[in-house]
Amino acid sequence: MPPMKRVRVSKKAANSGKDDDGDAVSSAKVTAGGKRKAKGATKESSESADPPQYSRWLMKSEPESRFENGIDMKFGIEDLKALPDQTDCWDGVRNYQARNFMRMMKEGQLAFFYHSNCKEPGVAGVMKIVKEAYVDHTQFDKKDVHFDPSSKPDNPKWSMVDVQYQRMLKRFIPLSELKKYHLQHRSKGGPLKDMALFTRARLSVQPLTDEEFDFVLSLEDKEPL
DNA sequence: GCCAACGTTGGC
DNA sequence: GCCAACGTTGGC
Repeated sequence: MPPMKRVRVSKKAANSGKDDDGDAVSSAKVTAGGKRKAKGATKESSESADPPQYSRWLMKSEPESRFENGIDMKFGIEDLKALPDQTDCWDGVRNYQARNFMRMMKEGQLAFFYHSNCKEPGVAGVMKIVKEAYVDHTQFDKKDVHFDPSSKPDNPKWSMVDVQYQRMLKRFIPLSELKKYHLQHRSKGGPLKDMALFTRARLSVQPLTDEEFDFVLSLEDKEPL
């Protein structure tokens, strides 16, 4: 096997796909109808839709070794913390919804670093978005696990952001615990009742409402459920 | 390692 | 554009 040249293991992500652009929130609903807008432009009020404004995120990566084409996919929060500047690009996302969420991220926003596909899945720490979406170069690299032959340099499909380690949570918050809260909140109401981690389980990059984010953070100071 | 959930592909 | 087959994610 190729002696791993690189250092960056690709973080997570998902599959592959197609389409070229897809905006996540294309749900531009048509709201009020008919206003006859005179001349031309008969678009359905594309911009009037309420673009959900998220400012908190959850991003998944695998903290344990797993080989794909001879390449180790391991990239846990400790790996991010160990890098120069504790910063890295979140490459390798190959799912349109996840990509679209990354494109909505703004510099300075916070994201949970979630450990997936491992012994103990859950939220490990917090990171900050330090560079907004730009072209993911790994899509053009034939040697990369996430190479996408269908993506052309003059019209790249995939984006990534840069993230910087902020801190570990005071205690690791396991998925099993979040799930208990989720179920509880779903029946009696509470901040985690619609958390994407459970309603959109396979999404590797997902938005959190402020309430969800704050609630998860508040668990740091509580006893494990 | 199993497998459910779900996204993607491709025939028609 | 439907939908069955297929592939991937990721918990358990």
